[in-house]
Amino acid sequence: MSTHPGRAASAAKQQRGKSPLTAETGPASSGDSGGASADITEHELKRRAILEGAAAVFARRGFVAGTTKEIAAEVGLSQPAIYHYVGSKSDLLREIALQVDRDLFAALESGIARSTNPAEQLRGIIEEYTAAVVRDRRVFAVFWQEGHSLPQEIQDRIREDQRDFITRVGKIVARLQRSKVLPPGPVAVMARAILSMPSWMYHWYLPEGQMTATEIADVYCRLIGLGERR
Amino acid sequence: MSTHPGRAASAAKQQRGKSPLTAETGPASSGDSGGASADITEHELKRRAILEGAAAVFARRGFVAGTTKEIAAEVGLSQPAIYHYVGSKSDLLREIALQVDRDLFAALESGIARSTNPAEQLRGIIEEYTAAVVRDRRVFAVFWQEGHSLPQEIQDRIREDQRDFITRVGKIVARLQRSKVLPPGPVAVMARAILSMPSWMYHWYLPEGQMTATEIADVYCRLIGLGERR
DNA sequence: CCTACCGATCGGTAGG
DNA sequence: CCTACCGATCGGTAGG
Repeated sequence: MSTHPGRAASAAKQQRGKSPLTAETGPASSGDSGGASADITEHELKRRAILEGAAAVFARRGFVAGTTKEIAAEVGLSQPAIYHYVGSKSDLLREIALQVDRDLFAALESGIARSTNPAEQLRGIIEEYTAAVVRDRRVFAVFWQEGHSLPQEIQDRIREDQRDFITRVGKIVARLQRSKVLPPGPVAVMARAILSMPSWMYHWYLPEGQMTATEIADVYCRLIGLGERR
Repeated sequence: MSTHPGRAASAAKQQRGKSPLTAETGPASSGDSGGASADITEHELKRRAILEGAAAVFARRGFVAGTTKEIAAEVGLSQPAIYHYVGSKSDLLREIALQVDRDLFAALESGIARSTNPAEQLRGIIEEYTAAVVRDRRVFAVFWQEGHSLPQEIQDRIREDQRDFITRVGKIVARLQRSKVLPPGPVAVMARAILSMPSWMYHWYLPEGQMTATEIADVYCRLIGLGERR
């Protein structure tokens, strides 16, 4: 059923408050290593900068309209030069999407791990998820907007992971319904409704905003009757 | 401040439960028809069919990747033929976006008009908005996903209209806070949180779904403590 | 990591 | 409303 527990767990450990693209990209850095410099870190750093630049360009203009030339300019390279660091334009999107996918599960696991009390778990998930979106708004925007430009295989995998995500949140929702903290209703719809609040933020949140992620998450929690409401 | 009351009001009258792009869906598949007909309706019907096809293609592949050839195929025309009905590919997106913009305000006005009681007004907005998204899922998807492909002028106008939308819902939220139906907190964030539930639906709602728009909207309302909850 | 450049795609027009 | 086709853009490679 679930293909990601391993991925999610390791992601949760690796990235504590870091951008999903600057953490650890995995054993992908092997392969070419053509130049004289034997320092793999140098190459890997540039690679991450390119991924960041790609996220910025794709967020601004979309995957198809965003050109490799723009991405290269974002990091001070010529357009053909980025092919020394990544295999193709499509790879850039794929890596961004898979990193967000892992980051979502990291938020889920981390939120659940806070407590055994379902109300505190749901609050934890909402807070961690909100923090993740605030931290990497552009990357999440690319993830949610450019899905149809991904290879079908990756689309399928992400879709399946999303289902798992909803299922797991749904189980917590069901417990909260039994204890009358949440009203009755189909758990899948209710889980999606709750998660849509942080998800939707990439449409409106601005980094210059005055509120912190925690404060915003608290509004979401009170709205659904979690915590010391009224 | 608000540039749309007129547009919204007329849109509310025109479309009662119909797709914003096809006020008339009748015998659109009329085949060819000889060139003799001087009937402007014939031309307009084809034009609407092209807009529907464009929405389908853009929803599936995005604005830039979706080609005019695909759109033409969707309605059984050759690629150059669609330029007899629309000025440019960009026009297709512009018309789709402006129609959704109007439809959003129609839902707002229609929901508010249901009552003078703010709780009923908010429920009305949620129900109308949910119904609109369910009715035209693909068109809303294009609206929210392909915004960056719109001409800057249109982007600005939509952004302003969105602000108005939030402001108006925020006023109802504020009244509900005063009467303790909703918890305290920044009205703009709370309004966005509430609206994100129907907005987000274009990511997950499937037309084969078992629930009606009204039932889903009811889940949203109960979740935020509206109605006969508990 | 750069300059040159190829191959393919695609929006839009010509001209009937 | 079609066949042909132009002009421009862009991803990726060659070859240093």
